[in-house]
This record gives sequence, C-alpha cells and structure tokens, in this order.
Amino acid sequence: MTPTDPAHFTLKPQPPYDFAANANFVTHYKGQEGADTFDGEILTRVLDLGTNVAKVDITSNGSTDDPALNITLSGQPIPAEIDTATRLVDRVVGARGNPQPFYDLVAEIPQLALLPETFHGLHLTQATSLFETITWAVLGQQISANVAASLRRKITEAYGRSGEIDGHPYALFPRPEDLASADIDDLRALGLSQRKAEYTLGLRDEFGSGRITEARLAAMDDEAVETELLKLRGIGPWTAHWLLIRGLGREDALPIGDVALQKTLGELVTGELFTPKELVDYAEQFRPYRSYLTIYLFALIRARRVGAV
DNA sequence: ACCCAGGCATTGG
DNA sequence: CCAATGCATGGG
Repeated sequence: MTPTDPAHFTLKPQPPYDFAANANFVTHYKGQEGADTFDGEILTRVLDLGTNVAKVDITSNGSTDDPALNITLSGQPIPAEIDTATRLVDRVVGARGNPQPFYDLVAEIPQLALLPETFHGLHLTQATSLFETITWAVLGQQISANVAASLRRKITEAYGRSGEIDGHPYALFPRPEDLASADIDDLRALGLSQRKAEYTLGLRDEFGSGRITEARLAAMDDEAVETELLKLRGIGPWTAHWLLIRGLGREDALPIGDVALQKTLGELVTGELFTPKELVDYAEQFRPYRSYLTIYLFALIRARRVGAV
C-alpha cells in the first residue's frame, strides 16, 4: 500500500443549513451512532466505496446562510472512488434539500415553534446503504431505540467488515454478501426474535440477489416504492416510510403507527398522545413536506433522550 | 416482578 | 374486515 494520501474537497449544502444540527441528528446527540462519530466539530465516518473503504472527516467552514463543508478523505481510495465518496458524503450530511418550506408551514402553529427554533438548518440526512437502512428499521420495529442499537451493534460485530484507517478503528454494517453464511439460529443467538431473524435473511436475499436495487426504487414515485417494499416480508407502512425518508431522501413520507411520533406530536399539540389516525390527519397540513415534520420530531425525541433539550 | 419500546404477520371472531 | 396476540431485550 502507498502511504495515505488524503483527498480534500469542499461541499456547499443548500441553505439554510447547520452542520452541527445535522451531525447531532445522525449521531443521536450522543456523539456516536452506528458508523458515525461527532465530537462537536468533526463528523467522522468510514465509507464503503465498493472496492475499498475510506475514512472521511467533515467540518464546517461557513454559516447557516452560506454553508460550506471541508471534506478530508483518507485510506486508499482509487481516483474513480473519489466520485463515489463525494456522492455518499453529500447524502450523509444532507447537503441537498431545503427545510424552508416546512418552516413556512410551521410558522402558523405556535405549539410547534420550538422545532424550527431548536433544530434550525437540519436537513434530511440520508443513510449510505438501502440494505443497511431497511435492516436497521426491521431490527428496530416495536423495541426501544436502545435495544435496536444493541442488536445493530451485535450484528455489525459478528458479520461486518472491520479494520483501522490512520489509527481509527471502524466496523461497517454487513452487506448482504457478508451475511451469506448466517442462518436463523445464528441471528437468534445474537438476540433477534425468530421473526426478525427470518425477515433479516429474507432482506439479505432480496438485496443480495439484486431483485431490489436502489437504482430501481429511485426511479419510482413514493407510492410505487411503498407498494414494492410492502411486498417484502417484515416490511409494513412504518418501515416503508422510514426507508423513503432515510434511504431515498423523499420529502413527504410519514412513518404511520410510530408511537414515539404519536406521543411527541400529540403532547406538543394537545397535551395528549395522538392515535395513529390523529397523527395522519394532523400531518396532512404539512404535505408535501411531511418528512421534515418526521425528522424534526425525531430530532426532539433524540435530543430529549440524552437531556440535550 | 412487571411494563413498555421509533411494528409486523398471523390468527380468530 | 377489524381486534387480539406473540415476539426479544434493556431500561424504567
């Protein structure tokens, strides 16, 4: 291997954009979640570039109204992979999109004013892999976020690739092929239920065989994507909508049936837990930007969980 | 010892 | 067609 030769570049997100708001969201206000770590200044993450992996360090070099990000890539990316890295970083930090139309809708609703105030400049940050996002969502169904994180950590340790770049240890969530040898009992031994083990292996086969690809889903409208995903065992409305937001960056999805959203939005608006129907009905006024409502509520939930708000 | 968590498929009326 | 039920584990 040649000595590490970092590549540097700049990224200009769409304003209004606040780097810390986005970095805190992806790390759940804990400084670390999954592959991402954020120390308050540098967001660090290891990316799967296809042939190689590379570490990326991201810092802010701008303001909310004129945002700029400094990107430093290290590891052994070949030139052709720099483009891939750029595209992935763009997704991870939520460079595209614009929350302003959502702010304009919220401006009419005093009970929700704290959302744009507290998280001003938060965008729709995307995961780098659809398989990871959908598997993570299945693991997280019904159970608390902490339990889901624990399951995710175990499956990463057991099956993901790991290593070190510039002294920085990393562990990547497994790709479908990394799970090739896994069977139901292996996954149950990690703490998954029988059902979740079955769903996970089913998704491994669907994504691993190429029957489902990001390119195919990306070409469909929201409704077609949902229809396609609902055919998969283990995928219901909640998971399909979460994948629309986190996996595909769509702006108008709402994870129906999410008890945390029902509780948090209900408490803000009426002081009481919303039913699933009340959540859906109330969210109507935010079309076609319901993903922002979802994300800003999750930001509040995550920040409150660690006492940051 | 409970009960609930950022759901879902299956079953029984 | 709607309501009820089991699921795994970690934190209240």
